[in-house]
Amino acid sequence: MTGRRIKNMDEFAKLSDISRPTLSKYFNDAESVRKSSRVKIEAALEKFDYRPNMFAINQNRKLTKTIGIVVPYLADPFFSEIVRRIERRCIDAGFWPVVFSAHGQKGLESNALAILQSLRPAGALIAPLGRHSDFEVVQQFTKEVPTVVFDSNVDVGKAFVGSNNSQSIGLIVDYLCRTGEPPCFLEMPPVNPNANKRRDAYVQAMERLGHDPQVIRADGTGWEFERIGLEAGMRLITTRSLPSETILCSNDRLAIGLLAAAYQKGLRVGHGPGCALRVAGHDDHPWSQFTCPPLTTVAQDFTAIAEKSVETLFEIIKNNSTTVDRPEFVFDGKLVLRASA
Amino acid sequence: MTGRRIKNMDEFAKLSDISRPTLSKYFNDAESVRKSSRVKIEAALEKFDYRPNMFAINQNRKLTKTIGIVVPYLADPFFSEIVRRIERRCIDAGFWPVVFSAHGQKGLESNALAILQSLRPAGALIAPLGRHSDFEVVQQFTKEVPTVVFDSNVDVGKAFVGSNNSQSIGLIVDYLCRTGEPPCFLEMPPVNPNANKRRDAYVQAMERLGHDPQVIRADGTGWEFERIGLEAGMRLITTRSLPSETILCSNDRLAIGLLAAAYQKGLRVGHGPGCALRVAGHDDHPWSQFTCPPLTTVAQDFTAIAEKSVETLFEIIKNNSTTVDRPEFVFDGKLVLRASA
DNA sequence: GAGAAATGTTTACGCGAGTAAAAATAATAT
DNA sequence: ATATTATTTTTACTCGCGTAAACATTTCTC
Repeated sequence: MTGRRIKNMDEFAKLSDISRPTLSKYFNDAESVRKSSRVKIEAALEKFDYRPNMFAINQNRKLTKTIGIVVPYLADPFFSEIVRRIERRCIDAGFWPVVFSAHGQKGLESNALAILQSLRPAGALIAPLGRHSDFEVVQQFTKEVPTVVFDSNVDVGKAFVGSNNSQSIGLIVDYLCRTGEPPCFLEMPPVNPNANKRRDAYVQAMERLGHDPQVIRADGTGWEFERIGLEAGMRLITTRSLPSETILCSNDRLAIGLLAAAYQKGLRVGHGPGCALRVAGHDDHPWSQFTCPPLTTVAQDFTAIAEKSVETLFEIIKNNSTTVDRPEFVFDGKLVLRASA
Repeated sequence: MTGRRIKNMDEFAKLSDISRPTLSKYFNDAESVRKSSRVKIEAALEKFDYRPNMFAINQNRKLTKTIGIVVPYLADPFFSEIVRRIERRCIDAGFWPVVFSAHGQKGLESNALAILQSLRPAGALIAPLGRHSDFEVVQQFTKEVPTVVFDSNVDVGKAFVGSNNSQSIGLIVDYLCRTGEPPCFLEMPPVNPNANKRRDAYVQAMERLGHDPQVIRADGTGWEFERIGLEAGMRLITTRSLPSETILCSNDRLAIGLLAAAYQKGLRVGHGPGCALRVAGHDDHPWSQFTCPPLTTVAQDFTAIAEKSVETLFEIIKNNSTTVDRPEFVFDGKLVLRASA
């Protein structure tokens, strides 16, 4: 390609010998122009390296090709993995994903939504902070922008996609009860609806199986779950106040902290003989296979959640609605048996 | 505020009784208008909730307020943490950070740079993939956009900010040699310049101390360092081919994998009596304090790297250059002693 | 090969703001 | 109060592209 930089579409139109409106159509949807034009345009693109100005494009299009993705905490591997998948799908569909992280803070979430809104996105995929969201702001946003809510089922938006907490918790509670002492439940701080849903699911599952539910609340705030788990673990082990030698944590990050506490206290974790504790998690975080011992957990179906979210959003964008009123899609978890329980 | 949505600045100008050019100035820099105007505008903003259209703004401004951030792998906690800090600083300075992740793939990196360039950013902060980058593309990008390179010192851009690998590796090698058997070095796949720099630093440090350097190459490709570390560890332990009972890993994620391998093989890791291995890492990843045992490592100064990068970029944007020709700022690491070595 | 259907070109206007220049007004100094 | 300076208002043009309408050309169908 030549060094020559092309300023705008008019210039490129002259050089490629194609009219500007046709070029405009091409860039909007390459299939919408005749094949002979397409090859001409693509040949010219090879030669001149022009790309349309994003801002000018989006200023005029009634529907932008921008898709906003807002997550509460991008440093959480759960979200970085799910975002990765979502981004991929958006790009493949010719959209332009823009990612925002609230970094666990209400103010930043509101800010992200405001910036996002000024981008006039075609739609948005958001996992709200939950309890710490500025509900008004989120609701206002979803009124203006077609939105699919995922992971954290706050009652806004046009659809929800997430995990079937009651199924997945039921699954692991059942497993733990079959193979040893019924578990107590180490609950994360209730940052979002999942926290309560999982606890309730635990209680129900235990009662269904005729056991006494034992919920321990790990105190602490924010999203540093490993630290919270570690501190709770140290405290519980030191004061010998664990109601069961089997502990189900409401997420893997908490479990990772708990495993660290057990290790530091010299307690062997696992399901074999000679083990003092069994620890299980929930989510199957990318790191859970590398813990010591590897963590038994319930896998959330990242891929399914990501794909269904994107698919649903595309449908909403296309038809300007879903067939049902705010459908909720939840995916079952799968038991992942490793050494920890 | 009233429900009424304001379409554009003209409309807002009428409602707030301030001329449009003055409003334009205000949104560009609130301090640039007279105080009396400012309070009037801000009162109107309270009342009407208007925000300028991002696309229209950026179309004409010679310098956008957009800052591009490109990292090789956002799911790596090192990058998510550093990005978090960079974003914060940009927002505080009135810029709009846009984050892209290459997800470890050359094609996606090139794509991200292309999209970013079409955003006409005021500047960019990029951590190139390194060996897997399309060097041509990256170089071309940095010619058009004022760029600070961080973490991975690929020879492009107007400045580099990163860690002083030779100091930090020297530090930990020294510590390990003082306190036990001199370490061998478990090297990560050479995805970027840091890989080789750290290995060379290790060799130098060992030679300086009069020991025989022993480098083990963990094979594997991509960014799944934990898995690579785990597999290398299993192999090395099973075949008893570890040249030293002390192992320095070229990063923490590799070390996390190695710790998992040691655990699974029943080898006790730590610096106390009764331990079969000592393991140390490099970076002080957010997870390193929760490993079993907690990981001894060298902390990279995330905050300093993030701040210096941003600061340098702002200087470049402002003066259109730095005082020196492509300065390189490197920060010393700090020894973090935990239980693993 | 004629007529219909599909696609392309020409022309012209709009989007929402940045920005420059001249005129008008306000704030400050003398 | 007058002169001086700092802002603001008015007016008008620009940016790069979407898009609509009228017309011209190509491609397809029988």
